[in-house]
Amino acid sequence: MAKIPMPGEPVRGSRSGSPIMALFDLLGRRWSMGVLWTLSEQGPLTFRALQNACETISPNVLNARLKELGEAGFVAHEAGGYRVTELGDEIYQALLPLSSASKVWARTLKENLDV
Amino acid sequence: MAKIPMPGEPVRGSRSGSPIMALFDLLGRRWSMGVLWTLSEQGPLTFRALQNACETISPNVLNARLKELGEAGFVAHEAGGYRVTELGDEIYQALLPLSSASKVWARTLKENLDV
DNA sequence: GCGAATGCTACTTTTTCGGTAGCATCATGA
DNA sequence: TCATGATGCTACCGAAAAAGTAGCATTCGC
Repeated sequence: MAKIPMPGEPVRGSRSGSPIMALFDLLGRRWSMGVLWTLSEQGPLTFRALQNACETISPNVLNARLKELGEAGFVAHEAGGYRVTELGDEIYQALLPLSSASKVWARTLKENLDV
Repeated sequence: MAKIPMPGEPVRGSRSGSPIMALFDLLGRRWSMGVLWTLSEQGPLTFRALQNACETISPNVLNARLKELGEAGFVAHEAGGYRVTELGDEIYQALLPLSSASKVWARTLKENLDV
């Protein structure tokens, strides 16, 4: 079983396991947010389809992330493929503002090059 | 120099470098969001103070993250210590909803244990 | 000039990730 | 019925990242 950070348990950034730090610990792994994002936008997807949608992820890592996200209750594997749960959608919704922020970032970088 | 993902460049999850995937690539590294979060809430902080606030981060990783976040334009090092920039604050604001979501997550996990 | 604080770097061990190959299972269908 | 293809992985190995600890060089305030 994948050992995943949980609120209330010691995690990176908080020995007392504050929820936000536990979430950062979980999402702050390679591909974690990318997988959740892709699955939210394009799911449900089969393992192979998800692997394809992520473009360059290796099956090992994809499997590891799916187990972790599954154990956290963010994704589920049913007939038809992997899908985000209601709770997973909650996280996805919370990630949406990052998308706008990322565009501000991209624009800022671009402007700095132009100047 | 730390090599960081940039929108427009190939990144994990997007060969064409979509901003959100570039941001996920950058923030999806251990401690990345934790450092930005801590600095936003408690900054400005000296290197040592930041290291302390993060509780268990090693100086190597802290230094690496600071360089990356600095190169991305999210944090700056001035007299008085490290601080988030205006752009960094933009990202921090976008992370705020994750805090509420993490609490929903914690509550859900707790309920499932009780049941 | 001395001690404390600051901002690291060096080094070693452990963990994680990347990249490729391939296997077991199941449904189709000629 | 026995290939054919899709699915969901696991195995293996080398490379990269992170953990954990020690300690050094440079201010800064006496």
